[in-house]
Amino acid sequence: MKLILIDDDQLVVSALKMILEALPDLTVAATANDGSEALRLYKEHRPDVLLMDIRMEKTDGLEAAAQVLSQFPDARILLLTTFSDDEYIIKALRLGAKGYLLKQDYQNIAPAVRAVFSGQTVFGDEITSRIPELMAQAPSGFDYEAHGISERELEVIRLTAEGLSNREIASRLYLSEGTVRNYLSSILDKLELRDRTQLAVFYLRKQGGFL
Amino acid sequence: MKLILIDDDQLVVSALKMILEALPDLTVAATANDGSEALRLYKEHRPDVLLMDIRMEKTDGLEAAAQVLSQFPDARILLLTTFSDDEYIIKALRLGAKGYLLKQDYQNIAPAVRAVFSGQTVFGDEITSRIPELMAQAPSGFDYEAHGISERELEVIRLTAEGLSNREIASRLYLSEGTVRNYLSSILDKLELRDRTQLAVFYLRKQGGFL
DNA sequence: CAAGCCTCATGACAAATGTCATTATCTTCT
DNA sequence: AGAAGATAATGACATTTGTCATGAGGCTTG
Repeated sequence: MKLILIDDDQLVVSALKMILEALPDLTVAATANDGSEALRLYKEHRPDVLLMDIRMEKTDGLEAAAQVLSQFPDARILLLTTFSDDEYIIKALRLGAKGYLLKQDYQNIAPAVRAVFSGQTVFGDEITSRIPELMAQAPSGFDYEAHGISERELEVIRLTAEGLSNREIASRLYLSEGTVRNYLSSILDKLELRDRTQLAVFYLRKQGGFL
Repeated sequence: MKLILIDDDQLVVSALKMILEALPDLTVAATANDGSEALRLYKEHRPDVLLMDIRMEKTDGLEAAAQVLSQFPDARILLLTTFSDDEYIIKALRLGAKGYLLKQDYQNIAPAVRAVFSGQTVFGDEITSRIPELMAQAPSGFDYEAHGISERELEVIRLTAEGLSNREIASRLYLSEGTVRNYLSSILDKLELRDRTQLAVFYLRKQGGFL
């Protein structure tokens, strides 16, 4: 079973490599110290499992995982973390990472690698158990009212983030198209954005991208 | 502890009411048979916990929950389901529902209500355990190549979803602005979308809203 | 080699978008 | 009563965006 290891900390890489290569069925094909290497190495080695730290200096594990998955949707990626970084858990899940576990559990890493290889998804119990709270807290987070956004303006934002045109928004809210343009303009000004697309992106990111 | 019960099926409502009112500390303040009643009843009775079926004829439990939560963000809502409706689980989580469990577990309903009341979040084991797969299946899933989207086009999509203008995309990819416009036009045609904002929304929804 | 893609480019054009100035009504708070 | 703010509208304007026609060069595959 061919692996790639990526971790900021060369010590961790070495330690993991030693632990994993002690097992006859596991081979570490390559290692790196930053997520920016991930895609290149993946392309080159086509590993069975990619083991990667989630927090890294330049390109973090999530972004690297996104890059790899965009080209290899079936990539089996197991993300490691020192201590459960709440913010990352959900993103890792959504991304389609096949596993997420604590580095501390070093005795569990090899079994987890095998499980992921065989198609299973591995999320430590400490992690799955807190998903509900994390999910519930994540989506909110931006206080539009605090930024001087009025109720009506918020409606315009929501519809913009649905991909509607000014004309369509106007007709939905029974306004003139010009008025909608004015609202948009004022919103963009208040949120320091430049156009409706940036607004949609902004809103979806804050909201968590759904509904 | 004051409750409101909402379920499509009057039989279920009656049964639950009987079970719950048998307990001295629980009172069913009101019941209804459709989610459209939820907000009105909530306003009127201010229950400690709102128990609601997730699948209902007119207005489903999710939409009703969203309505209630938008006005009462601290509402404790426990959603019920007959059999784990995969698609609903994630939405319920994101919405901030405090609980989600199977009706079959009728012996667990009362304890769950008490747990939710005391501030806990209650998601049945069968549910939490499958969250990873659900999360992973939802976000990815769109095959751009199958829709005739080329590699270069995908890059344009990604940058568009960052909120960049044509000019900015052009400069990032070392292309002329016109070329970017052409790519955009072809992409919109292939994905049957109308403008860059719809494209950004589409992409973020498929990808899970980050990066 | 020819057909078919992907890449990249131009120019022209219509439509949508965002900005600005200005006006008006209504409510709320002081 | 007056100030402030939200709501709604208009017209004018420059810019951006999306479409279309057209063409060139490159790579791959039958």
